[in-house]
Amino acid sequence: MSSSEPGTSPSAAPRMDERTGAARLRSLPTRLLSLAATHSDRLVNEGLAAADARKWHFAVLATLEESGPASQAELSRRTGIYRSDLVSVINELTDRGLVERAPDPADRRRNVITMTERGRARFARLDELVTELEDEVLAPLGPAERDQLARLLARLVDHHARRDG
Amino acid sequence: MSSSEPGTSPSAAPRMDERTGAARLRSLPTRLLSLAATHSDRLVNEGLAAADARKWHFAVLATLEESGPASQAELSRRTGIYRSDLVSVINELTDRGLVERAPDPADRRRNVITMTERGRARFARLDELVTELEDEVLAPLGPAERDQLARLLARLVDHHARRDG
DNA sequence: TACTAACGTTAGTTGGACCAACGAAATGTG
DNA sequence: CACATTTCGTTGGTCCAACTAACGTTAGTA
Repeated sequence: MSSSEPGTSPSAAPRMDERTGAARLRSLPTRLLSLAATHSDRLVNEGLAAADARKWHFAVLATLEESGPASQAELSRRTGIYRSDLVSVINELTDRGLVERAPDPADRRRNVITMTERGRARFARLDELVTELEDEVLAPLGPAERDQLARLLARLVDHHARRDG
Repeated sequence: MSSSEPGTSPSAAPRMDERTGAARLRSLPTRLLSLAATHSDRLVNEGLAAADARKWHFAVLATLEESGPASQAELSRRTGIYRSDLVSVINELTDRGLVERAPDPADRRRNVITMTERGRARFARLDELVTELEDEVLAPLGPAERDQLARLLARLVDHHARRDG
């Protein structure tokens, strides 16, 4: 695949894996990944904060919207939020009247988290907001490129999620 | 591939921007970006830590290797490290005998940071290590896909770097 | 019964990104 | 020249996300 022979390429710019020094630094995928994520996170966090929300709020509401009521442990698994951090997230959501936390009669270790009507409406609004923020982050890319990026990233995430559980 | 026209594709999966609930959550580019960066950062940090190094060490050495001696302020600009954080990074590098910090006679506000012979050798080793780590992070992708990913990310970083300086 | 595992919770650590403000030194402006 | 502004290295913080440890409670299991 992709001629491993150097010198056969007539391109003006050096191949990425042949760069050295700071030029290599600037094109290092892991570095670009970090930088892009930093910018993206900032934009998303600021956007959500302006609407009195956080990333995790959206993640939890989205999961409840799709799968219905769930225990905190289950929400933790599906969203990737640590169960210790999830406590305060659920607190914030209940404070805003978006979800309800009730003990599970069938298993008294568990709490059942249920989305309220207000929570559903809220999620719809956040969903739109997130769409706008995604658009802002991905502004320089066309639709096909956005799909491609998402697919490549999903492959990476998938691969590494399997390895460390 | 990449027919930018919707509806022409016979794919079974829904288009990414038409998903709802948790399925959308799982395919959100900003989320994938965060997750991928988290995994990548962890791998790289652990790998470098095992060699008594850190990301910033590599960044500084790479910059010095390419452009020669520089002031801390200049290194800060080129690597993106905050100038306040750079202080301890330079300390760590001098402690290991990889760079030298000397006052600049031409501008007595500045320090001139110069790479030592040992620093050059060290950089060569770190360079190889980073190559291995990159390979581990990008394991699930082929060479062409890696290039594509790097290019897409570079476009994002470029775009957002201009906006906030 | 006793042991093990899961659950929610509290309290903590670690590390990265970032800001404020300082004295010293340089540069610009009148 | 004098004065204001800017730059530089440095100190000492803040804030937040990711992560860990441990505890009491409850459920399954041998």
